[in-house]
Amino acid sequence: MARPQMGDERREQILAAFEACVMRAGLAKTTLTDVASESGLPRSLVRYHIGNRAEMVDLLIDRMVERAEDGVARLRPKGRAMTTHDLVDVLFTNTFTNDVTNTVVNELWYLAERDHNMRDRLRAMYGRITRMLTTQMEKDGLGSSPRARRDTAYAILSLTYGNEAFQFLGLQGGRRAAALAAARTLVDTMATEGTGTKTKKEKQK
Amino acid sequence: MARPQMGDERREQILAAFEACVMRAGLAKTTLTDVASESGLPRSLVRYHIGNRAEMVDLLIDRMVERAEDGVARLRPKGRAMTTHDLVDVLFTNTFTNDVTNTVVNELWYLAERDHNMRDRLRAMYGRITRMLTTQMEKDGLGSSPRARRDTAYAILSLTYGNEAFQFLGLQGGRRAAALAAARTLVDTMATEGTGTKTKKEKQK
DNA sequence: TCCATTCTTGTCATGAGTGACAGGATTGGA
DNA sequence: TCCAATCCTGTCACTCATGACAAGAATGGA
Repeated sequence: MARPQMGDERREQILAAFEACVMRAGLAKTTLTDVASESGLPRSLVRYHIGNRAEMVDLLIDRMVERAEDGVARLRPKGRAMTTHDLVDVLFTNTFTNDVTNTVVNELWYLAERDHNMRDRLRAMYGRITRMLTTQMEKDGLGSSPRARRDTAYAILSLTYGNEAFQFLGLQGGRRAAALAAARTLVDTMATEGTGTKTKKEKQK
Repeated sequence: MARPQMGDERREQILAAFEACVMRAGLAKTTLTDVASESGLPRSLVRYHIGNRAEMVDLLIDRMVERAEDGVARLRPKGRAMTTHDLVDVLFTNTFTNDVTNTVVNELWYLAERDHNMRDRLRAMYGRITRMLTTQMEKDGLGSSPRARRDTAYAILSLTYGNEAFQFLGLQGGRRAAALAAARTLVDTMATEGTGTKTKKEKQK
């Protein structure tokens, strides 16, 4: 053919700039012009490589989701055999700890408010974490039934998410340790109770 | 003077329209023109009564916060004397249950991402709920220390918030009961352990 | 009746963001 | 050397949201 293809590099460069803009001003307020000047490229070149704004946003979202899922997948390897407690620890200390990913996932949640598709993607992502938890619990012989395990996993995940939100708010300094301790309590409770489903079942008002 | 003042009613009318628009499209995407046509008023009239866009947004935020705080304050009266369990129940079933308030508080959280002031306001709001919880716990003789109570209250609040988020996502159907049960477990655990601070203290890595 | 105050309408200029496109530059291969 | 694919630049028209303002209508009191 002819001239070597710069497309991929350029797209990468542009997406990186886009991300930086989103970090600074949020997705909704980031314009093509912003991205252009952030990346040092003329706007028309951005348009040439990335398409229109909607396409650019789509590309960024793919990138965001991919990165978030990578973060989740990377939970597994930890050298030695893993216990449920380990997994919970990792969930609290590593998962939602990166500022960039956090900001970005926040944008995703915001989009999900009015976008079914985004909602599905988030649901899939958190569903995967839940499954990771229940699998580990079962491996450790915790919980009297799949349902009990799912319930606890759900509670732990809620705890993680809420904690991260409040952590960001800076509520009462650092209370991450408190949330982590609570999560462990939940795991331990599940370990000691025989048929823990009873209380939950009779509660179904 | 002269002509009777319509200002307050008009402002109310406009703010209601604004809110409706925000529910539909989000705060960032709602324009003065949108609000005008939603309220049936000409745009110039909206501007006359409400000022510029920034002022309109400020007014709406005041309204949002006020409403959310009202919701919190209304937790107290429940007829008979209240227990910690009652309070937790109410937190899960009433507080974050209204769609409008929810959407609106979500917008607030989104703003908080890049607005210190909004962050402060949210922190104050959730701080108030935390205090409500710890006070009730103390009244019920729960927990070995103020710190233990604060920790548990923080965990419960995180649980509530995370649960609400996932509830919205529709993760695995309704798991609210599971989160509620977990919150109760946390309260009960606090009730049975003597000096429950030990585990948390030695955990401070 | 007159008037000051308040409300209401319509219109304009401005700026930002976007999509589209014509035409030029670069580069590897035929 | 020529060609075709790819990359790059600059510019234009269009839409939309905003802020500003001039001019008119309503209304209760002096």
